[in-house]
Amino acid sequence: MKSDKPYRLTRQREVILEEVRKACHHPTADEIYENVRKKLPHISLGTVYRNLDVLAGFGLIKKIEPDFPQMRFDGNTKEHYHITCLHCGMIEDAPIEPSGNSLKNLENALGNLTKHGIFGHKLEFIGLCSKCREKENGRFYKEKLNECIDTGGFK
Amino acid sequence: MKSDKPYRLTRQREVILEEVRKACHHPTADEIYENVRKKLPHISLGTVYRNLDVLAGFGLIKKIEPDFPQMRFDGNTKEHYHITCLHCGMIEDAPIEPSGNSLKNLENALGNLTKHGIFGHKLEFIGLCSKCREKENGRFYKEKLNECIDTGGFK
DNA sequence: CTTATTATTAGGAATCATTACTAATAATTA
DNA sequence: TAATTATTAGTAATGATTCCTAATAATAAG
Repeated sequence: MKSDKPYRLTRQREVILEEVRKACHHPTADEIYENVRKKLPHISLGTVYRNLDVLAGFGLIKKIEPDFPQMRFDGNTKEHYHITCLHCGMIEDAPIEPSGNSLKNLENALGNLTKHGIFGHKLEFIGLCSKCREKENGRFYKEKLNECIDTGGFK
Repeated sequence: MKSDKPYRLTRQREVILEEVRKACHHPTADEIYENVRKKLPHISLGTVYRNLDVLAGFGLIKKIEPDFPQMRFDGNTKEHYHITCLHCGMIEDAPIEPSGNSLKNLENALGNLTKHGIFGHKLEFIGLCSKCREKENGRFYKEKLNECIDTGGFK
């Protein structure tokens, strides 16, 4: 992002990175803001947003754009997939090895078939977390189902 | 969504559906609005949004939430994957058969491993379209790379 | 066909996440 | 220690989407 400009390690930047890394639930900018405020009460939300961008630009954290209108962030920069709860928006890591499947082959195939320069893929599993499952007992499930895209085959 | 309420076929609803189905480039709500206005000059943007929701609820179209802050819509409701251009946001269909891979097995595996009710997945290929590729010749490529999540292995 | 019912509309206001702006601050450099 | 300038706090602006309300029009009932 700004890999060529000088970079200063500020207390704010430090604490934000720490906070994203510590959180294991893929927090929103808002949640990060609230947590960081406990240590730096005068930090502004804009600073949080700006630094999340900067940190992502340096590859120290990752942005997640789930099927929800709010961005989330991930302190775990290793390759892994997510499971999104369609009801509450909660994101969990999928306990599956990315290297175990053949998606890289698909990438190569696509690179040859299209004129795109393909350099990655994003795989998101869609479902209901256990909590929402209990609450909803199937109603929401059916209603939301139709809206989803790219869900390669419902059960 | 509102599958139990009565449903009226209005001219607006009709034209919007037609327009989404006709478009093969996964248009935004805004683009759909502009196109529909050629036939119904007095339609309001709110009506477009509401009907896109309703139509998606009935499974007549699909919503796409790409790695961009603007929603897109798809008149093709058959299972298929997309390629997103990280620079201009354009979305194209991936010329790959969803049934040809083992992702459903992964879904089943995850359903057993977690307490989630998993009923689908979303697979998005990330890259640069040919146009943006020419313009950027690698610069943007490297800058944006770090921000991406779930890209199972860069080349 | 006419009237009654009510889902839907147009238009505009409100919301919500995110970004942009600016003077003041503080991390680095000289 | 002073000079430079990236970064900050605070706030205003933006942009996509949703909400609200009286008016309209699609269906149902008589």
